[in-house]
Amino acid sequence: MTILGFSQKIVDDRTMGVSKTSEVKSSSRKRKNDLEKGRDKPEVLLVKELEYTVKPSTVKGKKKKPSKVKEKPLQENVISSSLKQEAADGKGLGSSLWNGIQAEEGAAPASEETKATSPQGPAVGLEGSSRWEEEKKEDGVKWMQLEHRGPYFVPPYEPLPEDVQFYYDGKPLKLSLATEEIATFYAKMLNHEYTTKEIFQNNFFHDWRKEMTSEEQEIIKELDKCDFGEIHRYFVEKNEARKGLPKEEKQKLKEEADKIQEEYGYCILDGHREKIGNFKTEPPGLFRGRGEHPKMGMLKKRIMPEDVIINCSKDSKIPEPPEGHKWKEVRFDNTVTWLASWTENIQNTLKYIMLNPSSKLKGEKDWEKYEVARRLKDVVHTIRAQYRKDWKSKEIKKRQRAVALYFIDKLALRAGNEKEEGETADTVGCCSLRVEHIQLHPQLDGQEHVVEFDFLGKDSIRYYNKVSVEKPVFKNLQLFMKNKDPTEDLFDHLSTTFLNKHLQRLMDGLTAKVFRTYNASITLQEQLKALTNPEDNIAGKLLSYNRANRAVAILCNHQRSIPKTFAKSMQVLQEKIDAKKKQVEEAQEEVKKAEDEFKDTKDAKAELNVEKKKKLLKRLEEQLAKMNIQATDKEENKQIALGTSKLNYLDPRITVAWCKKFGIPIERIYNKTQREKFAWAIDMAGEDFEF
DNA sequence: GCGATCACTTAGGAGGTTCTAT
DNA sequence: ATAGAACCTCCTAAGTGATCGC
Repeated sequence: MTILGFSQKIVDDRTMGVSKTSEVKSSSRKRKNDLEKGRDKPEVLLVKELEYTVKPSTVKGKKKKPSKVKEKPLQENVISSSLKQEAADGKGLGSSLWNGIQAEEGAAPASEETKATSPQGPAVGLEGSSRWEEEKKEDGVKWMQLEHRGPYFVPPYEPLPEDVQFYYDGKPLKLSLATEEIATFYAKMLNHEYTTKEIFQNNFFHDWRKEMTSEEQEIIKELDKCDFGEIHRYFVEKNEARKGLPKEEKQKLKEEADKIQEEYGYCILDGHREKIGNFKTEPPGLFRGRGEHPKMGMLKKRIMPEDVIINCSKDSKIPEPPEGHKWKEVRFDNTVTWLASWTENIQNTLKYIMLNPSSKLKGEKDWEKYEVARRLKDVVHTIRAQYRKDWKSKEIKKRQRAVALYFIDKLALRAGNEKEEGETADTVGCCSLRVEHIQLHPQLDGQEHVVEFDFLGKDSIRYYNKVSVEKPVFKNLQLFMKNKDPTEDLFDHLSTTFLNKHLQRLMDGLTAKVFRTYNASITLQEQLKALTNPEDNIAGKLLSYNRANRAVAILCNHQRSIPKTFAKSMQVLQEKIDAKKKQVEEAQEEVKKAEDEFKDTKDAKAELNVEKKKKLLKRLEEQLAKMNIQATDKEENKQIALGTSKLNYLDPRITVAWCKKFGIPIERIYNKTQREKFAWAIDMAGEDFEF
C-alpha cells in the first residue's frame, strides 16, 4: 500500500506487547521518580556543541512527566498576525443560513452557494465575532432558551424467577436482591472473553462482595465456587424468546420505545425542537474498558435522580424528577451545551446528556471545525518550513516539538496527552511515545532512515508502521533515545500544552488535532481527484470514493475487528482462486501441446488451435488476476473502518461537491443519519467547493 | 504555574435490521 | 425462503484541549 507515499501495514494483533511493557513500566517509573527527587541541581543537557540548562524537576507521584523548561517567548509570528487580521476582516455566516437548512421549520432554503462557500466561514474564537452574528450572543453563550424532560431512567431491576438459581459450591443459594442483580451482570457476560480475564474476575468479585449482606459475605468467598450457569441460560433463552416474538408483539414494543423517544428524546433550544443524542441514563453493569484496562469488571452503579444535575433555562418548565426523588441540582448555565450530567463511579468523571449531531448547535460546531482545518491549508507550508528549521534548534525542547509535529503532520498521529498512571489502559499518542515504541533502522528494505512504530493508541488499537523519515528527524530521534531506558519518554521535554501553545501562535485556533482533520480532508479531496474517472458508471465512481475514503482510514489508523465469518468467506474465495490456478496451468499445457503439434505439422488447423488455446489461457489468467485483486481488497478491508473518518474527519462539503459534480445521488454515500448530521454541508456546498 | 476539572469530540463494538446470493 | 453479509443505530469509553482554582 503506497497510497500516501509511505507504506503502512495494519496488523491484527491489537494487544501485542501490552503485558510485556506494563511490567517493566512500574519499576522504571519508580526509578525515574527517585532520580528526580535527587535532582536538585540544574541538569545540563547537550545538543551538539551547545549547552543549556534545565530547571530541577518537581514531578509528583501521579503524572510521569518531568516539569518543563521555561519557555522562551517567541517573537510575534508572521502567519499568526496576518491571519488574525484576515479573520477579523472576514464576514462569517450568521445563523440565517441554518434556519433555512432546518427543513421542518419550513423556511425557504438558502441557495446562496457562493456565500456559503466563501473561505471565511464562521468566526472561531475571535473577539468581536458577535459583530457578524445575527443572533447576537455574548462570548461563550451557547443558547438563550433550553427546555427538556430530563433523562429517561432505565427501569429498575427485575428479580429472577424462583426456579432460576444461583449455586455456590454446588448448592443453590438464594441471594438478596442487590447481590442477585450484580450476579446477573456477570452471568450475562459468561460467554464473553472478559470473564476469562483475571483482572476482570478480581475486580468484579471485589465489588460484588462489597454489596453483599454480611451473611452472603460469610458464605461467598471464592468466585470459582460460584455457578452462574442457570442464570446465564435464563437470559439466553429470554433473548431467544424476544427474537421469536410474533410481528404484532414486536411492533408493540417498538411503539413503546418510540413513545419514550418522543417524550424524552427531544428538547427545545432557542425555539427549535432538537433531537437529543443520549437521553437515557446509562444502566448499571460491569465496566467494560478497552484493552488491558486495570478497572475492567468493576461495578458501574445505577444512576439515581439524586446523582443528576439538570441544566436548562430559568424560565423554562423545569423537568420533574421521578416520583419520590429529587435532582442533585438544577442549574441555568447557558455557556455549556449539556442538558444533564452525573459523575460516573469508575473513573470519577462526568457524563453528559447532549444534543444529537443533527442539531444546529452541533452542526455549527462541526462546520467551524472544518473551517479551522481549511485555514490550516493556507499556512501549512509555512508551518512545515518552520518545523524543519526547528529540527536544528539548539534547544532540545524545540527540536522535540518539531519532530513530534512532523509525526503529527505526516502520520496523522494524535497529540498524546498525559494519562493518570494505573487508572487506564497503557496507551500513547505522539507526545507520550516512549523509547520502546519505536525502532530506528538506518537501512531497511531498500529505504533509508526508517522508523518502525509499534504502539497501542486510543482504544488500545495497535499502530504499526514503517516510515522513511528525513535525515535530520532520524538523527534527532537517535539523540532523544540516547542513554534512555525503553520505558522512558521519547519526547521527555515536550507536553501537548507546550506544543499547542506553539501552534496557537502559528495560527488562530490551531491545535494538534487540526492536523488530523486537515490531512484527512485534503487526502480525500486529492484522492477523489486522482481516482474518479468521469467515464465510469455510478458503481465505478462509488468504488473510487470508497478507495479515497479507505486511504484516509488507513492514514488515521481506523480499524475494526475482523468480521466473525471472515476466515470462512476468505477460504471460499481462496478455494475458487486455487481452482482457477489449476485451470490456468492446464491451459498452459494445452498451449504447449498445441504449439508442439503445430511445429510438427505446420498445419493451418493446428495454428488456429494454438491461437484458440492462447486466447483461453489469457482469459483464465485475467480471471485469476481479478480474483486475486478481490482477495487483496477483501484482505485489506477486513480490518479497516471507513465510518469513523466519514463521520469525524472528512469535510462533508468535499463529498457533496463531488456528488454534484459527477451526478451521484447523495444517498449513495450518506445514509439518513449522516445526511441529517451533514445537512449544513448538503445545503451549502456547490460542485465547485474546494476544501 | 500547574494539577484538577470540565466540556466536548472521536472511537470501536454490540446488536438489530435490511439486503443479497443461493 | 433462508442464511449470511452488509449496513445502521445505539452505546459509552477514551481521547483532546480549555479553564479553573489554589
